[in-house]
Amino acid sequence: MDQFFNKFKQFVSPFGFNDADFLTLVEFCEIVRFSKGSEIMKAGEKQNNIYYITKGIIRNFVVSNDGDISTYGFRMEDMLVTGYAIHNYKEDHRSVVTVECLEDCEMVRIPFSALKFMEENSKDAHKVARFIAEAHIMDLVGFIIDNDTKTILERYNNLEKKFPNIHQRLPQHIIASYLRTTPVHLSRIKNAHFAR
Amino acid sequence: MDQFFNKFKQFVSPFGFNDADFLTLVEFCEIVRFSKGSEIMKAGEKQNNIYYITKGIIRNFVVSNDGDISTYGFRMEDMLVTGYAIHNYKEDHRSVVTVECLEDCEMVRIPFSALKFMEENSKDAHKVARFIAEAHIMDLVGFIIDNDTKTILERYNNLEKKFPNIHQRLPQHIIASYLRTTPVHLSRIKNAHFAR
DNA sequence: ACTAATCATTTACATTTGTTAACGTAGAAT
DNA sequence: ATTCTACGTTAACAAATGTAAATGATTAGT
Repeated sequence: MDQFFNKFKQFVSPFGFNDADFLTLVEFCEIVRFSKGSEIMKAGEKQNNIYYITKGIIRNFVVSNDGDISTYGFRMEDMLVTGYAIHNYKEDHRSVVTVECLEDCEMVRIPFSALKFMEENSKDAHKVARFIAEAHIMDLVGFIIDNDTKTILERYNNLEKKFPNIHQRLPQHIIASYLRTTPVHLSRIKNAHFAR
Repeated sequence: MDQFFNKFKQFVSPFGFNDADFLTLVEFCEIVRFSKGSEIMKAGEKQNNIYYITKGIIRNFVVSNDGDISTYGFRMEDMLVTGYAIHNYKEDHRSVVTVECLEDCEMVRIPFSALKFMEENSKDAHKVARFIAEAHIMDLVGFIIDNDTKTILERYNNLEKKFPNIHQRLPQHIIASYLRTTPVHLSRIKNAHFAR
């Protein structure tokens, strides 16, 4: 919880969120643990919480018509897990993706009731939420643009910037899924690269 | 400007934006026109405005290393054009995409100064901005998921839902670019479909 | 130490998608 | 009316990517 306090405060304090507000929020939170492989949110299911990761790594994925799994996001230490269910303009808090733990994880559980309470009792809640949302937009746009303008190898190499040590922590076939290709093809690409 | 007033109010009023606030905002705005083919925002260039489209259609696109153009968004009547430059958590308001008019367009120009003024003088500005941002997130996530889980033909057919009459308004090769394929392949796909 | 499971890699082959060029049409410009 | 241009389609071919199966390595479990 200390980690949560320090890191999260670091993130939101530039936007006006103060210690008192933060302490109010923390009252609602609890530390929870999930083991590797567990799916903590499922696409289409109603959610009551978001999470702040203190330890571990998760992925967001969706399943296509023909059963293929498509990973399009990772989250690790000091990132938020929302499952995109946290959108306030609609009442229906259903996750649009499935969230799977890829390691044993430790998280701070932040219930929606806490967020709602903050919105009603802190003048800066919407401001903070806005900045989180806008940062998220930049993230998504960056993801889309990278997919369109960069090669698989470039994206493979850039992964490390966004997710430090990811190559040590995750198997290739999951990374391949994030890069929109197969493990076989990814292996070929890396090989062709080193052959030069 | 009436159209702007009515439609935009319709969008933001559920979030608490009131007529007085809106009238304040409108003071800063002007109606502007762009002819077909003009690029009203360029990737990497600093922006001073966002726009609300009252007439016409635009696309967002990026250019990859090898010069390929990748369209990943359209905007038409009663939608906002931001070029993703409107992110307040960074001071540097550079568009990350190029915005090109695909028809002669009429827009309401909303300067950043107006948004800043609203943030300082309306208690609901951040709230409205938050909801706009979150709606945008859902839009982007939907785009990513559709690209991963639906076929080109499905996406081709679904386009009409998001962008009414788009097939009458835009040439196939631009739609193909949005669907992440070539006009040649799109033509093949449609043909294979009708052959059944 | 042994077994089973997971995984990355490689090969051969199939399929999908892109590329180039040709053709025909429709509309705009002159 | 004629020419020019932009566009959609088709065909032939090339390149990229997926699929299936085999192999070897590593790790976890017993």
